[in-house]
Formats: sequence, C-alpha cells, structure tokens
Amino acid sequence: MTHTRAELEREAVAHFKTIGRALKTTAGQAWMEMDLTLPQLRTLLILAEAGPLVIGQIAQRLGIGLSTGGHLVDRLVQAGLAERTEDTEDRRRTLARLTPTGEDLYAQLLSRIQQVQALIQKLDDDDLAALLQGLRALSRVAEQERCM
Amino acid sequence: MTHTRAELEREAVAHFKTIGRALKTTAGQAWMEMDLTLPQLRTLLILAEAGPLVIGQIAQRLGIGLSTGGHLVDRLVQAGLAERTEDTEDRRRTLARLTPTGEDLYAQLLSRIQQVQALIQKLDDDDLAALLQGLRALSRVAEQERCM
DNA sequence: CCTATCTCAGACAGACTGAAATAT
DNA sequence: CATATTTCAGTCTGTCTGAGATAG
Repeated sequence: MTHTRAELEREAVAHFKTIGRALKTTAGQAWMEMDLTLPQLRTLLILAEAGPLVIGQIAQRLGIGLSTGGHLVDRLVQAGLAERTEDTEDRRRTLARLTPTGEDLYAQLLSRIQQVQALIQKLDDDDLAALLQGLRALSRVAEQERCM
Repeated sequence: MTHTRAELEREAVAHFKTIGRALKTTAGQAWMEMDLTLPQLRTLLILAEAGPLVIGQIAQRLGIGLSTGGHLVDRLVQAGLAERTEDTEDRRRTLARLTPTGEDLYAQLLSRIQQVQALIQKLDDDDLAALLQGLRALSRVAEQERCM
C-alpha cells in the first residue's frame, strides 16, 4: 500500500470538489437567470425541505410576521413555484406546497440531484457497485451525525 | 444477483439525497442567518468559482452596469467577505477576491465540502476504498460532460 | 484622450411591520 | 370570542441606472 489513509481521504474530498464544480458549471446559469429575492428563495428552501406547511409555520421559521410570510408565499405562487391548498382539518389554515416547477428549481439550485443521477447512469457495473458501498457507509454516518 | 442495474442506480441516487439532506439540516442555519441579498450572493458565487476578477468582468457576468458592480463588491467588502487588490499590470483596475471568510460562507452554503470531509473521516478503510473507486469513475464522467 | 472605477442623485421594487378586515 | 390569514397603509433598504469626477 503506497497511499496513507490521509492521502486517500484527501483524494476523496478532491473528487467531491471536482464533481461539485462540474455540476455548478451547468447550474450556474440557473443562479444567474433566477428571478427570486433571497427571502423568496429561503421560503422555497423551507418548503422543499419541510414539506407542505401552513403560513404561520413558514413565518415562524423565517422569523418574520404572518403578514410578510403570506406575502412571500404569494410571490412564489405568482411565479408558479408554489400553490395554496386548503387544510382539510382546519379550513382557516392555508397549506403552501411547492409545484413540480418549484421542486425542479430547488433541485437545480441546491440539490442538483438530477445531474448526479445522469452521471450515475454512465458508470459501469463495477464502479457503480463500489460507489454504492461507499455511499451506504457515508449515508450511515451522515444519519448518525443528524441524530446527535 | 437479486438487484437490477436500475435498482442499484436508484439506491445510489437515494443515498445522495440522504447525505444531501443531512448536510442541509446543518447548513440550513447558514441560509437563514446570512445577511446578503441575492445580487450580493451571486457576486460571491462568481468570485468563488471564477477566482479573482476585475469589477468590469463581474458586472459583465452579472449583466449589470459598472456602477452597480462596484457597489455590490463594496457590500461584500464591508461584510468582510471580499477584498480589493491592485492589479499590478494595470493600476487603474481593481481586483476583487474572496477573503477566507467569504470562501467559508460559500462552502457552507453551496459546496458544504467541509462537512463531507468530516463524514469521510469516519469511514472505515474498506468503505473508503470502495467510495474512492466510485468517485474516481464519477468525476471522470463529470469531466467528460463538462467538455462537451 | 482613453479606460477603469468611484461618487452622486434619483427611480423603483421588495421586505417588513402593525392594525384592521375577513373567514372559520 | 379565538385563531389563521389577508388586506392595507407606510417605512426602509437595496438594486440599478446614467452623468460627472477621479486616477492611471
């Protein structure tokens, strides 16, 4: 074995960087063309990660007033990125959720998962199997981190 | 072999999602606390990915006037995220580059590479070797994509 | 004189708030 | 009456532009 553990770790990090850079090159366009403000983007992010939410919860998470929260959801709805639904349990509430367009934008900007998927499909069976073993281990430690 | 190729691909994508979600949970805080506007964030992104640039190039990439470009760099400088340097070849020009603080913010928000590094260090040797084989292949196809 | 940047004044959009109106 | 949301002023901050000032 000519490589130390530390060298292997560095190489893995370097590969993540390379892959990230390649994805960003194609995703950079989305960042430049996007017509959202940061509060709107934060709202998109919250909806993408915390599922359908009522206005009050969104406002609370953003640390802003109810009025502003409703307004921000408005903007996303007008942009076709979110939609309002009635809460069947309490009809006073309004649930906000992302539309498929909104999910797409989120994926393009932040998760880029579709691009990763495209790359994975190009791997040969052997590399895929190896990647899978590594990812299983990685997502295991990631989950452990999360619960601590 | 009980798993089809498509199933393995799906599992790999699912693991990427899991890992991404775990990282975002810790990075979500950064998005909420950050005190930048979107044009400022775009400037940060450009500087992070295209290295030191003169004001004119930044303005051109953002598709805005020189005046606004300079102003945006100002904000980043005031926030301690960027710094101005003299261009030694043409002293009329001002080079803008990210400070370490700026690089950190970018990494936290978009590349999250430090967090990935922390996870990698927790893998055992066998899983790391497997991950490495997969990543080598993945970054190879990513590079190919980029040049097309 | 030309070029790169900064400064200044002003228009405009969006975030945000609190109070009143509305719906359940 | 209580709660969730919307509507309605009104303020504030940041973007953006274009003209003129400054430096090389």
